[in-house]
Amino acid sequence: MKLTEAEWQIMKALWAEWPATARQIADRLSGEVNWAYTTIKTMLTRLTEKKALKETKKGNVSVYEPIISRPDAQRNALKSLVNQAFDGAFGPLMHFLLEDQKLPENQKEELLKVLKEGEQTGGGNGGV
Amino acid sequence: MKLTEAEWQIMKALWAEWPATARQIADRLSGEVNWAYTTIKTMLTRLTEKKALKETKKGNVSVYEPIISRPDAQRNALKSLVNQAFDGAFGPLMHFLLEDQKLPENQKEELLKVLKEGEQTGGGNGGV
DNA sequence: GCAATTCTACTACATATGTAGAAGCTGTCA
DNA sequence: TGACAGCTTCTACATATGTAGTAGAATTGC
Repeated sequence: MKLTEAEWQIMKALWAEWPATARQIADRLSGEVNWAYTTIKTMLTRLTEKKALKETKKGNVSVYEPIISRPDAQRNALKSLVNQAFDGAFGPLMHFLLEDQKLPENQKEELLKVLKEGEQTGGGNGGV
Repeated sequence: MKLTEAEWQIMKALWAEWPATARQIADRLSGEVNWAYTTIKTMLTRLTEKKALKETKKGNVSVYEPIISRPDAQRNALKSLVNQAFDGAFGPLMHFLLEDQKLPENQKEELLKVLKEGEQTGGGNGGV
């Protein structure tokens, strides 16, 4: 499952709160994009075909809910990026992030915290 | 500058060693993809139009060299991902990587090392 | 009961992307 | 001095993506 840029917008609006109608989604997006209502409907239809979300009729109105969760979508996107640009290795990506992106101090600290937590919990919820 | 999946393949082959001819690039890619030579030529032409690489004639043969560096391309790709999927914040991405992707211990250690180095050098080479 | 509103379903169209064939130019080896 | 091989440029075509109009069904406000 590969979401396009426009599809991410839609999905984010849906993840924010669901189930939601096309109208609700359009309203949520109205501050960010300038799409016609039918454009949004088209995207919703395509996302339904792609099994990224589920459409249910309430009377004659469709309500939508995500099938893939946001973390799953993030995982997929990240995995694609890592494979494509970083030869599949997380290490170099991290390196890159840390060396190159010049994290603000507070984020470094947060990161250290997370790293230490990780040592105890061994956390995570696994696969895609 | 946004590279597509196929374009990444081409660019990676070029970054590996350049300048290079279409033939050389095709040879390098022959183990990974199964594209016709003309497909590769097409991609090279498009990448030239996109200013991702530069084409120079040596006699009647074109040699190519990258205009954008691999780290720049990585930066761009990462930035896009972060904006799209992680609301522009590196912190959550890190969190996600660390908590969710279950890094092997050795990578965590490496990461810690990088973090500590960063504290002294304040390293990095700045933005795109 | 009818007009205005709101949905949905269908259709459309431009640009991007993946993929490659055809035709023509040129160098080279017999 | 050709015939072949390799290279280039053009053209083509399917599918994906972004974006939206139109027509007809349903809903609602009087």
